[in-house]
Amino acid sequence: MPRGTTKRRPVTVAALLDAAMELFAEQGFGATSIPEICALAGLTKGAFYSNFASKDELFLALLDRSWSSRAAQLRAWMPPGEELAGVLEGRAAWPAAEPDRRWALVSMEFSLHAIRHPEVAARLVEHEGRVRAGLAALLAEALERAGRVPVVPVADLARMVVAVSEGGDVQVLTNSSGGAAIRSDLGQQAITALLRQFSRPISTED
Amino acid sequence: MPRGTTKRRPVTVAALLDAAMELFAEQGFGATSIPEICALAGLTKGAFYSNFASKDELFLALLDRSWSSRAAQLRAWMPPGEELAGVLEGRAAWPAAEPDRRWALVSMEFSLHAIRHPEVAARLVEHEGRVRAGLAALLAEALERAGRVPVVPVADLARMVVAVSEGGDVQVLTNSSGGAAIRSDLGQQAITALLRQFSRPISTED
DNA sequence: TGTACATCAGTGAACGCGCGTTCACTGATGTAC
DNA sequence: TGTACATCAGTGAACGCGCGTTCACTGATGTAC
Repeated sequence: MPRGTTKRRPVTVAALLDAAMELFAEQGFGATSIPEICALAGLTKGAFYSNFASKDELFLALLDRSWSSRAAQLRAWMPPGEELAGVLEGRAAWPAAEPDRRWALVSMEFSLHAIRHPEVAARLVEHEGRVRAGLAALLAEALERAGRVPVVPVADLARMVVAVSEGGDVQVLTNSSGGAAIRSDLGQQAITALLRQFSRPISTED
Repeated sequence: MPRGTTKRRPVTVAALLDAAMELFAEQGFGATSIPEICALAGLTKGAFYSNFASKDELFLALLDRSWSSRAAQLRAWMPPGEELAGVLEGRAAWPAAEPDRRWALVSMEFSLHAIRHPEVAARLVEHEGRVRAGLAALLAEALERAGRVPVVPVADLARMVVAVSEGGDVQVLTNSSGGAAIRSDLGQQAITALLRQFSRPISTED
């Protein structure tokens, strides 16, 4: 009873996900048709239905794949401990990071999708929870190495940082799209201010 | 040569805009078809084409209408001067404000649209500029009445406040959609922290 | 105010097209010996 | 390693449907006198 999975399948799936990523980013989830995805992937519509039951399912698969690589990005985005100390004391700036246009678009698109579809939202909430937990740990560790201690739960701090970060990305992307120059370090200044405001030097009473 | 505009037209337009607002919020711009809008408005497709050249044009008209009423909302959202002083000194909390789900959805939808279509983005950038200018004025005035003076341009402060606010709304909406309870005052705490961090009491050297 | 007429705004039928979905099929992949 | 066979993954034609758009039309709105 041979049940061997062929090696074509993962190649096909990857091609479909790549194409979908591109199209969802450039024209949106709702405005993208299944035939378009297949055409860009160089496959027929049958290949799509052989792998996914619907466009929604493809969307979820795409996010699962993308989410896997987010933890690494997050870690890269945080300045190392000593550097963070300098940032918090105003001696240095948060290292700049251009928002990843394509990911930002797809991710906003999925937030909207989740707000509209509660059954899907649960998955997003769970994922965001994990991301925030990771960020919270990084923040806690970074603050400690900077010789500070948080005065609110780091989970709350993580929420605020994510909010600033995402809200800031939207501004950067709309503005650069609209032709205006924008000081992209504002988000970093805001994050620095939040970390400073919601932590205190550990030395004073420890 | 009678060129009288009939009174039916504005009624029809309003019905179409109302229907579009509803549908764009609930299913997204790209996923909403023109016939759907017309059906919800109780009109035929011809009525649509008699008033708009395309779905994009309708979208712009819808935003123009919605934007008109945003200034008032903004003013209502800012606490009056004396109250703000209390907030900044930690004696009171920023008055709570539930995000307007429908507006938040349509507005995110339009940000995405603008990021993808630079020619449309210019209009959004201009509008956001006006909103931020208004907010900056409110912040300047409020800080002054709270006996404080900003240490960065109020325009930058306004940008940060908008970023926190919008990023926070996304979290509140996705989380409430996903069933999780969320402390919706986090955004307000963050804003308070930013205002405190980026201003100082006026008394010390003035 | 009332009637006759001109213009306008929305109707509804029509069109061609691309959508989502199904399915009999074929060539590629993997297994047995 | 080589051949025979079974299964699987993607093909491509087919379908009915709703889309976007056009247009001759009619009844509602507004004007002239």
